[in-house]
Amino acid sequence: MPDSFSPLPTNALLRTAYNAVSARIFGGVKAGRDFDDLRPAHGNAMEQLELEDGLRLTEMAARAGITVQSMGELVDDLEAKGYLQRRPDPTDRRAKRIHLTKRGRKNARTAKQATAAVEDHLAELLGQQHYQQLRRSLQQIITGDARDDDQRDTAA
Amino acid sequence: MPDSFSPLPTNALLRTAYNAVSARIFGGVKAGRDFDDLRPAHGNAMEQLELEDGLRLTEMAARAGITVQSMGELVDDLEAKGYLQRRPDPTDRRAKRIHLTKRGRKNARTAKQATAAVEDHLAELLGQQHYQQLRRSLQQIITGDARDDDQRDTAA
DNA sequence: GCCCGATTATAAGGCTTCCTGAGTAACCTG
DNA sequence: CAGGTTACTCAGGAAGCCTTATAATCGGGC
Repeated sequence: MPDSFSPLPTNALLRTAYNAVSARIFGGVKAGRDFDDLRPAHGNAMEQLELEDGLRLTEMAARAGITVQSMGELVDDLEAKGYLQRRPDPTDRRAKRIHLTKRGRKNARTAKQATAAVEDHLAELLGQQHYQQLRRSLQQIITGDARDDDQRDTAA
Repeated sequence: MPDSFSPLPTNALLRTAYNAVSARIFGGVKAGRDFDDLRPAHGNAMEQLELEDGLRLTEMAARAGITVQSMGELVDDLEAKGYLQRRPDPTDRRAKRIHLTKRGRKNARTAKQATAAVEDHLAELLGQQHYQQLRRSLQQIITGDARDDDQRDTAA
């Protein structure tokens, strides 16, 4: 591992950190062997429904930032595996609402716990203050905004 | 974009931030239209050679954290496009050393500049202090280590 | 000097995750 | 009801990685 080498671009740090954190969460979910048939991408779909059950495909895709078709595949798969179920939307016959099954809810709970555990781990690893700062900085990078909690006038 | 929704897990923040930063770097590299035929993954290979020319495939794969075969594909592609060149290793007839061509060196310079520009951008966006802290935190997450710059004797 | 396991690279094929393009049914507005 | 929009599905493909298998070479032990 060439660490001494040259400072890795922040880019690379972000990716590696993401991989590390993801692997930890994913590992946590699969630890019980109950959800061996899930792959990381499925989380994209499950995450949505953890927060709000009965979403539509379009909505889920939009939230996850992937195409409707891609989300459709994930949902196909998860439906086949018994994690969720498509049900017709009573108010719009074009649409289907996607609901967690019993197994899906169980998984959602597990995932939520795993995620929470990792957040705790991070907070402990970095310390509360740095943990919160990390989250703020990431958000700033994402929005591209100088979000000015306290500093505003550094830009030329 | 459901941002108001519920605090996104740090996980998701890392991924999105990574995508944002990558896109920015990648966009910078392609801005001149000179390197239209490169895709993000190619960076995995080019990055290595920017730092050290004449590496072996095995070495590059190990550094990038991907398999030799995957790296082989990238190198195939980059060689076909004239960015680099395989040359026999004089000291080991099994091995080949991978060298940047003129075009490759030009691209490497551009990439380096683009990366540096993005680092500057981040430092400005976040402020020097938060930028540095972000990098430290990410490194800590990667190593999984409580790297304690200031506190050292917590371990039993 | 020769054999055998380890190393270097390549070939062939597969899987995952995402995409674009095209189609059908249902909705909504005028 | 006509015409455009929206929700989903089907078909096909590309990127990026993987595993397995093969061939050449290396290097240490006998």
